[in-house]
Amino acid sequence: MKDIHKHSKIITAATKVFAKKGFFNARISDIAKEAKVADGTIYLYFNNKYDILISVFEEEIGKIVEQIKKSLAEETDPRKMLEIFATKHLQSMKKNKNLAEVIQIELRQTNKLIKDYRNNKFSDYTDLVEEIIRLGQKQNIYCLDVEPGIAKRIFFGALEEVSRVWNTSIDGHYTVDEISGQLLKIFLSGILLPEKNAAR
Amino acid sequence: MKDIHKHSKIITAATKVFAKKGFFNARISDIAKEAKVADGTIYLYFNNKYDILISVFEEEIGKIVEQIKKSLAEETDPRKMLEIFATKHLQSMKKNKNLAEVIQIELRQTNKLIKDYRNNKFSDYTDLVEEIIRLGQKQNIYCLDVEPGIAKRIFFGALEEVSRVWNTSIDGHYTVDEISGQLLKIFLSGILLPEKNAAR
DNA sequence: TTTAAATGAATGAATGGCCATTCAGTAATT
DNA sequence: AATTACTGAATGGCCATTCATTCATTTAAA
Repeated sequence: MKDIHKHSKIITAATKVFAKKGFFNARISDIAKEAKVADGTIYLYFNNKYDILISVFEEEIGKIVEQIKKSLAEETDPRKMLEIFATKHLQSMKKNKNLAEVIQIELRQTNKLIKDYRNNKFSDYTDLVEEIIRLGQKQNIYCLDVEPGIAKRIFFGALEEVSRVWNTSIDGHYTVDEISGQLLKIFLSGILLPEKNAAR
Repeated sequence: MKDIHKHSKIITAATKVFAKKGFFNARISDIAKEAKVADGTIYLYFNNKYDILISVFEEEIGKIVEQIKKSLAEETDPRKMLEIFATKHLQSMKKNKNLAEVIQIELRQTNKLIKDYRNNKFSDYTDLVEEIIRLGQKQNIYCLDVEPGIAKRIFFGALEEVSRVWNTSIDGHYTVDEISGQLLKIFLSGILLPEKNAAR
């Protein structure tokens, strides 16, 4: 029953409540009840409601980012790197659905509303994709007419949207490998039949 | 100065205020001020605050969807169809940045919070992509190993994320054609150099 | 044609409910 | 006994919504 223990209990509870009701509809008392502490206790660990949300981002996203960065560090083939990125990201999102929901729905809001809050860990994270693409271009594996800044958005936007199947869809039965396979297939080779490919 | 006029003035004002502050931070009085009407007037045209947001979705998104459907109706080549879809969508988002912001940030929230509200127009809209892909597969232009349901998400997720450059990015200087060109290039032919393509 | 009544739109101040935050008091730990 | 951690009821501010009143326009009567 020490500081850190209660802190992370509140973080977990908050993630769950934010995921379920959204930040603005979440009551401090909901979070307190979920974490099995008194309302006031929350204010011993956080300054205010926003601070809880920011902490969810900083701490929970941070874990994922670190883990993926570590996996990437061991690989040099840009094709494999994108595969690792996609697979690990999807795994994380499937494993922690509450966090996924909060990232997908609340992070954008917050980035907009709190202009002076930039989740740098998250930006760094998405920027990884851009770096991988530049690397692949240098190695003459990826086309030079691909703009890495746009391609990053395409890859990451696609990744986020497909990861939503587990939170929103009726047909959330896809596996991580199926989805990441489809994403990589399309991102790397496109959807045209090979013989049609010369056209572009 | 009749009914419909004031109704749409409020819709436009609300879109602007929601885009700027987000739904939950938007005050009815903000919207009233922006629309140059009294607070109470808003309740002559809408039942409550949520009703305003829902109306924004229904009416404004509806216009875009109709317009794009119309453009698509004149085309039969699935490659061209995706091009039209992407280009028109990006054009709309670039033209009406407030609406874009509201769609990208508030629509998901609302879909989650109001379980019994499904923006069917919007689902129909994204489903168009799925249909186009199936069509292309039937015509032997698109690979059969692409899962249309996932591919739809990939395409649409990418499209939404790239369209955000105009709202969020410092480098929002890209043109619609540049971005849609990159998206189609990647989605159709992938990012691998042609000679590497056999690998997959 | 003028004047008066009726209708309906618009207003904005007042209400009431909600909930983040506080803090005086209680319990646990040293 | 003193310090630290926790509690949860009470406070105060905010804001969606209401509604008594005003204003504008139309209709009817004189």
